[in-house]
Amino acid sequence: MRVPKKERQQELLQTIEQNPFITDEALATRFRVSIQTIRLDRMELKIPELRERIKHVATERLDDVRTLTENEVIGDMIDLKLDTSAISILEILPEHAFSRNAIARGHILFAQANSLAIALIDDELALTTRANVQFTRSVHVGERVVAKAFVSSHRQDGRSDITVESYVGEECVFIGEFTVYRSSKEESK
Amino acid sequence: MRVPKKERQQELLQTIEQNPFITDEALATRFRVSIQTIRLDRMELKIPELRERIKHVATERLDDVRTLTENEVIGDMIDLKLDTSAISILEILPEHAFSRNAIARGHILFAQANSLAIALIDDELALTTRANVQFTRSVHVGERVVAKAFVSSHRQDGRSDITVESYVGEECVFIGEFTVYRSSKEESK
DNA sequence: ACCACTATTATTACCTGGTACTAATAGTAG
DNA sequence: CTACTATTAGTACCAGGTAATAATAGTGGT
Repeated sequence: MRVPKKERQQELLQTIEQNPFITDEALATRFRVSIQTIRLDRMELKIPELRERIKHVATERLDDVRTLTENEVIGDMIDLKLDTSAISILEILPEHAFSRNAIARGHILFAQANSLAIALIDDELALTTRANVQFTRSVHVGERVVAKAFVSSHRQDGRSDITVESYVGEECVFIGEFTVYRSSKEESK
Repeated sequence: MRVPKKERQQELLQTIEQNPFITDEALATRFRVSIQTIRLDRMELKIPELRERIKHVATERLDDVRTLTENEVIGDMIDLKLDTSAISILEILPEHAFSRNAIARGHILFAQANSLAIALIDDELALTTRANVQFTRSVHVGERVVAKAFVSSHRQDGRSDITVESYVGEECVFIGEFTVYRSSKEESK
């Protein structure tokens, strides 16, 4: 035997996970076994065939993209009082973090806070013009970040100041002050 | 003729665009023509076959996710002098912007700047601890944002201050001051 | 040495969703 | 009636599989 069965199957799992686009034939040459062996392995491990894997990636990714880009809010908004306060929760996943130490990247926490601040404004258009943020504790993969946003002032000049505080449990991990420009309804008429 | 050719091809384009997972057979019954006609249409319109379309969606989406998550740097880094300065370019795509007005979301520009600032630090670990940013002009879909980062000071306490200025053409669209904590090499030994 | 058993490989028939090519047919305009 | 376009049909072939059956290699126990 080149490599024990169990070992090969473990590697097979990893290999396919990180490159779902690989064919049985390529896997066979890679592990120096026959195609049939690869297929038996896939059956045992319940790994679907190439085309199904690709299809899965295509549909899955469609959801994923929206979590970080197309969605109005990054994270799940669980409470919203327009022009007053809002709360969202974001679970930190491996792709949100540095692979070396599993610490969430700063801009992920910023994105959660910023999108929450924007969603809070009850206007046709809201744009961030300024932000002052502090990352008070590093957040790790698996932790759930609860962001709480509240409007601290509605200025006369069409801007609002919003404070966002993010917590993991009792601990504050992020504080941000955002100034948001709003295309106030009165103005636009 | 059920429906003129041109008309059918227009609908075909739309149909496939909003559901790339449809087979020629399904399209044939849908448009009440033969499979061959659908294939001629696809050839004329240069639409690839089902499997290629799915594959395309799968890899495209993969890239998108990485725009905000897995990549080390958001945007393309085109210049890097460690601990000194760095430049990256990011083209604003529809998914980076509000759909209503095609204006880039604030956290996208922040992410570009933040990741560039982190990449700039020549240390095992770098984490943003504070940021002060201004969005001086709104950026639209299709524009290319050039972010220029430079270290303004290496403090004794293991922190560095980095300034990032982002431009679209000659116009400054974003200014940010980041304070980054570095796990200095000397310290870790 | 022999048997049992597992792992591996080979072979064959069949499937989907196509490509590539050739040929026949229908409809329409000049 | 002819030329031309649009459509349909049919055949051979391909990738990347499923499913099932059988043969072979290697290993452990007694």
